[in-house]
Amino acid sequence: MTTIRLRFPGFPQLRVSGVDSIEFEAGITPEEVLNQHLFDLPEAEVLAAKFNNKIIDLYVPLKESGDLDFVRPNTPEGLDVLRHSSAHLMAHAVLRVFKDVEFAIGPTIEEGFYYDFDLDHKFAPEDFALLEAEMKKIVEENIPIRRFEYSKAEAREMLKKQRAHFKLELLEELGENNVFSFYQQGDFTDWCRGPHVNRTGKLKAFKLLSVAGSYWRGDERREMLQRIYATAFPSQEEVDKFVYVREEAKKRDHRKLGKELALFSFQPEGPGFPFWHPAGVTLLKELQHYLDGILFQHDYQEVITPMVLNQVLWQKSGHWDHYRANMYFTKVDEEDFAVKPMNCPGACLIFRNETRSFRDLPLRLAEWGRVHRHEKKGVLSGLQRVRVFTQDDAHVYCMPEQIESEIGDMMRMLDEIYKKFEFSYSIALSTRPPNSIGSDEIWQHAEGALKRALENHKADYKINPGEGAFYGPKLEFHLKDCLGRSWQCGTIQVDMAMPERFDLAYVGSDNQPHRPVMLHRALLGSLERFTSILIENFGGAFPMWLAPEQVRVIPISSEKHLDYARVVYEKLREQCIRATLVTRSQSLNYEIRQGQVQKVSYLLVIGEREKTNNQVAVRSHEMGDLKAMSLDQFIAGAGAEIRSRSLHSGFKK
RNA sequence: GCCACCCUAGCUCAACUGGUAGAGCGACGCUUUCGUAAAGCGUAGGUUGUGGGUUCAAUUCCCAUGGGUGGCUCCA
Repeated sequence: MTTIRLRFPGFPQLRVSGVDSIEFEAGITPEEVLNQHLFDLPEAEVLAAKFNNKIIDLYVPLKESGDLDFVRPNTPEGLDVLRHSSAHLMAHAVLRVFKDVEFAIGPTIEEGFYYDFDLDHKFAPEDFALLEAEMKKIVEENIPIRRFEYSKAEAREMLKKQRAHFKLELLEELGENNVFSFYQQGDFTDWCRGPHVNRTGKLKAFKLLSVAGSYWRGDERREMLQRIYATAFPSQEEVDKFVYVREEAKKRDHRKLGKELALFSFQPEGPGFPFWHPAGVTLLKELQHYLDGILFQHDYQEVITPMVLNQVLWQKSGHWDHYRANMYFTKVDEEDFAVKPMNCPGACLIFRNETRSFRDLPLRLAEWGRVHRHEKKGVLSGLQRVRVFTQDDAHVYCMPEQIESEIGDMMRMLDEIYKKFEFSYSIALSTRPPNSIGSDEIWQHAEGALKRALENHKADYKINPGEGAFYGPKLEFHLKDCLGRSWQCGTIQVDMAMPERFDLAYVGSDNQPHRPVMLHRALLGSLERFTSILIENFGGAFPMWLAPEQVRVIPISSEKHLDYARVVYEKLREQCIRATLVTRSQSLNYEIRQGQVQKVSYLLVIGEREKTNNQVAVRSHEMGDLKAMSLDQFIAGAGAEIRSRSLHSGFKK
């Protein structure tokens, strides 16, 4: 009899009692080990095993010595196994309910899992209850799940028998020497890498969320499949909580709040073109003032370039060949013009307009650049994807040796701004796309510069291969919206192609012309998209410096106290505090509620006491009733809160 | 652009299997003059997104079209 020795790093108490490893018969499965009750861990609470740090199924025989651990539900690995198996469970239910279905892929994702199906029946949300009921039934049947491994030829036969032509396509792309594993639970068998739980009874809590179309292999020329998004957790309580959090998040949706707070609107007359209402414009302007200060400190100068420029320019810049599908065109005096989708060509014309010396570099030209891009109608989404938006754009012309320090400076600005709002962000490096301009050498150089800047900044990042702009690679800074969707906001791009196309040059210390490098950069990205994230993060209750209505003055009696209320109101306006005055007659409770619901930063209640003592009774949106204080005291505190651009009230409760 | 779904008053939503539209909030008017989350009464708002069709009859069924939502592709 061959034996193996297993160590259990997940159970330090064993070692405390002097046991380093335990001997077992070779071929024992993790499940059998568990059932020897060496640890206080029931098999029912284990989803999979971990052998030498590789997650495996519980019923896989162990043939050699090594480290054995167990995957429990409330761990990232456990959740992943649970959800992956739940995807199979859902597919199994679809097979039972709808019979004639072909399976594509069913991976886990950040918040759950999905499975792509090809079938004639069109899924409707009404089907969800049906499918969930079938899933529950399969769970109650507690069907064993088993893994089978085949050669490629055998696997091919299996898939042919299943008429799984999508999976067959994937199979043919793999080498002969791979292991082709199938997982079977009752009448459902799926080609899958695994691992999975060992029986369906371990899948306790799940919920189908939405149905969506998706192209096979993400290719718009291929078949459109039906995708069901769903989620699963170890317990029903966690599913309920997940659903609750999603419902709460929907209340913060910027499209809903934008309407409620009269920030902006969309009209059928201009799909994808936002209309900014007065309150929304206040938000935009405050953001711009804030950014202008930072730009000044970092030695940027501001330019404005025209909205419409002729076709010759766009041909020169490469947009005509690489971006035409997204552009709007017009004719002026029989000549073809385009509405700018980017600000860079205009900036290049400004650079080229004078002879530039190496002493002028880096030349940092900022522009609040309003750009129009023709987006496909299906992608439009509130302020997050629009057809006209304002970039806090800048183009920095510098010498090659200045690239890294310039990018470093940009990353510091970005940090400063995102921290100001307490946003956390993720970074991606997007590399050369298939359809691009410039030589290999230039691209390597540009990508290298971005990588070095990231490393200097000690930033975590992922690489998006082939996702760069047509003229250069880019860093993308992503923020998340209230529903967990990630949006690219800030971006930093290295461009060595555009300066060449525009034949840009500066005079070096050697009195010779040299080619500058051009850096494109936006910190907020687009004001529209950034504002949508702001709205959702603050749930519409903006910090005072951003709030469209900062103070509302409410006289208790519109007959007896309106005069003094008006004095208060006018003093606030003198200090450039955005105050309004309530002149109608409504109950105080009503006005307080309105003020809270409309998320006004401060409500000042004016009654008899305030009038006689030259005071105001202050209610903060954030903290509630702050009691009375002198008008001067309030003005001083409010002014300081606004000037410091604080996220929170400066008053003490 | 593709797949699915949705569209009723300014907003949020009702109206059983087709019988021809109703509430709350808001707005407006009158009464009330109030001490920290909704005072009372009344009035005006809709060719049910638009256009066609089926039917004695369409908000309801069918077709087309516009806009939106969730995704996919694409992107700040």
